[in-house]
Amino acid sequence: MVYTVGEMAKRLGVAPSTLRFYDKEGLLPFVERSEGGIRLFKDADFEWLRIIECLKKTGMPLKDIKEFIMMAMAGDDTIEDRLALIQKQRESVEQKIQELTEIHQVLRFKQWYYETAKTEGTTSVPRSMALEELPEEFREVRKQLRGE
Amino acid sequence: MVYTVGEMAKRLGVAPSTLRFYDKEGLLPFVERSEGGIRLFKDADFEWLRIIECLKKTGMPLKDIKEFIMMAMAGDDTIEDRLALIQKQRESVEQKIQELTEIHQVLRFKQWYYETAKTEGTTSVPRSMALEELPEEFREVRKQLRGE
DNA sequence: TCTTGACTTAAAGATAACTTTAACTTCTAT
DNA sequence: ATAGAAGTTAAAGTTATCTTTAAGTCAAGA
Repeated sequence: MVYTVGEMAKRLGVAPSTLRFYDKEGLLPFVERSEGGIRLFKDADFEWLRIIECLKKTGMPLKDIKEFIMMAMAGDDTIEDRLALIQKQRESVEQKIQELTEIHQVLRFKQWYYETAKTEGTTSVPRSMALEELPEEFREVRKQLRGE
Repeated sequence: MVYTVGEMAKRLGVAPSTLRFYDKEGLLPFVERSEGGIRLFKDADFEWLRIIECLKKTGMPLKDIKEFIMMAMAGDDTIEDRLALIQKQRESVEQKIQELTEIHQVLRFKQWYYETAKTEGTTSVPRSMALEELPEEFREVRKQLRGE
């Protein structure tokens, strides 16, 4: 089964211009062309595009993703480099999850803060509350926010 | 205790130009000035900047963060709106964590894939492996990547 | 064959979030 | 009083990731 750029874009949920842009940037060296110059995406290419999508979601810039694709095109000599890259990216994702988890706790604190403000009619109640008065799970968060 | 823009920037670990930019964009209406026009950051402002930093890390655009700051400046009439905004942002962070967790599993699969390729000397071994041959935890991932 | 919709490229435009530059002012220490 | 570090602004520049536009080409159906 082959797809045009529009069909593949729809399948991936992106704009056709995005795929053309990626191709221009050298991220899609595996895409073949018809006699007339039309891009012909194959099912195997779908998997490449999913990998690109995945790496992009880890926050990897396109030029680094391109490096990865180039290595894959180069063949089995680059297996160790690709492994190292994937490992590094996995660690980076673990860090991001860690950071988001901390941010989540700050937002939970702020939610409590505004819920309290709402029942009391004013933010000055939760704001001026003594450390021991607030739920224990939020004490550390408030200290961090206020700069120790 | 008051701080100049450079001192506060150092305390936060950002460039002074970033704080000036935020101020120009209207995110720092609480910052006062000296007679001569020098910004005077106070300890209470540090907390505001931490909140801005936190919202930024949730992926909120600066113009939305500005809206939040404006509401806070407007006083207790906006408590419910602020609560709603924080709740929405908390949900958004939960979604992001969820998504990153899925991406993490893809990277774990890819790591296994390249580790196997490394011991076998070629990617064709893990690539052409039957679904039942691969670790059960990665079967679903590979199906997703290949498009069912 | 002709029409029409989707394809092609190169180049310009959009957007967010800063950063840099240039010209000038303020503050602090001697 | 003055030097120099750090402050001020407006405006232009940067980077990343696309999107849009313009002018033209390809491919499939009537």
